[in-house]
Amino acid sequence: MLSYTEENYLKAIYHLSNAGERPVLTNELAETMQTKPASVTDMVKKLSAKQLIDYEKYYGVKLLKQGKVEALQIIRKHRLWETFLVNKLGFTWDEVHEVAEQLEHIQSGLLIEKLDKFLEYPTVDPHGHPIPDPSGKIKEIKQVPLAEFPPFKKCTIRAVKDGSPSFLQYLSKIGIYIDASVSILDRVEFDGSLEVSIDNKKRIFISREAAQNLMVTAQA
Amino acid sequence: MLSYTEENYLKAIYHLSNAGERPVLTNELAETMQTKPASVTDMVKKLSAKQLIDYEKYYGVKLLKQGKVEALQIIRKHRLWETFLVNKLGFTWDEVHEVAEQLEHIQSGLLIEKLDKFLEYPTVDPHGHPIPDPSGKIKEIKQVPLAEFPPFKKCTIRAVKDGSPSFLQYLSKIGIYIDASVSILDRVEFDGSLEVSIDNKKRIFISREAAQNLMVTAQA
DNA sequence: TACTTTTTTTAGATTAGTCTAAATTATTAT
DNA sequence: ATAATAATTTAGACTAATCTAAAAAAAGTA
Repeated sequence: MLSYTEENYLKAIYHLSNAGERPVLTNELAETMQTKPASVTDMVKKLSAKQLIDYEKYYGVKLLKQGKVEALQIIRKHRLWETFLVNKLGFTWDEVHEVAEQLEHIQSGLLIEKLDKFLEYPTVDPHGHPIPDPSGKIKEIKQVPLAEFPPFKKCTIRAVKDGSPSFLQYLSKIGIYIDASVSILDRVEFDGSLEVSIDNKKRIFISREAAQNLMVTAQA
Repeated sequence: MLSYTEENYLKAIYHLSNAGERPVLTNELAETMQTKPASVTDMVKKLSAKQLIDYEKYYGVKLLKQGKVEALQIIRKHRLWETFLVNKLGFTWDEVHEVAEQLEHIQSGLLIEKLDKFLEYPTVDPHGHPIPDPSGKIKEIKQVPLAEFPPFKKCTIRAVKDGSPSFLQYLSKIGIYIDASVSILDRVEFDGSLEVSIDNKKRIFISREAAQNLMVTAQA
């Protein structure tokens, strides 16, 4: 069984590698793990010895099959718990991350099975991120940043990419939420900010950075 | 903030001391913590330095005010989670202990507040044990072991005292549950076993040990 | 290419929680 | 009251995860 820390490393490697596509460097891992590069080196050696990752000195690490499976289990648990916190306990979407970071490490297959059922088998979490199924399969829906969506066409907000609490609070304040219907009314040349309409009801301006962090799909 | 292990020690001390009444010896603590007496000595020194317990060499430990507060918070969380697992997720009462042992250590005041509300402020857990309120107050209802209850008078099953999974499974199998109405029909001289009627529907024999572990209150 | 800078690794130390073995204190029984 | 036994503590060591400082390798630049 994996330790709390080992689980967190695997999860971080999964995210940083973009689901296992590219190698992850010692320094970036140190950054996201809030630790020192020397500590990372020690840990990746351990995970490598456990056949969970492929580690080559000075090059970086990559998830091996089993490491990816473990990472996806943790992500599954994290996202199911976030869904529970919002849908059942009435947390807001900016409050759930820290608590889910703890809950994701609870060891009980039965618990996750029953939680999944209780939530009626959700496929996305409150931030629009897909929830891996029990076998670790993830249903990726192709989405594009709002910033790159054509103007005047209606789209649906599907997810936030890297949603920090303050960004999420800001979105709530301006009335943007998952499944909101949005269209771009104007694009400001100077800074790339956008004027958008939300649900055909209100018009607001959002920055280019914000629009890069909002993932959308076209409407039928 | 307390570590996982420190929390478990405080909880164990609380239970072994019978809510703080009597001192707890190193060996009993070692037994329930599944560890060695030498390790206990180290830990109680640490908890003593943190002013959570009063430790006197060769004599034992007692909870101090703050230690008791901490212990009751953990017990509150444990029992709320057990209630959640049974009432919302459909666990059986014999399946919840291990999982709740993990969940009780999640650090989030907001979570427990919201969980309590979601469960509609329960006062007892699935084993009939009282749930401390947010301030740590516990509402003790005076109960007596079924083994000591007078015959032919109706009583209500209120709690199991130290309910191991196998005992709980046994109770379910013979149809005994919290709030069941029971009366003693016969007491066997030889071994102290009892013939009892459950809900006026069925009659069964239970051992003296079992009857000692079932806490009841008289019916109006 | 050779020098400088950055990144990464190694070596050795630290902390929390645990252990074993030996020493000490308390309890029990004669 | 004293010897035997049981309980407890101390001393020293181990593991996991971390750290700092120094060494080594890779990358960038003149």
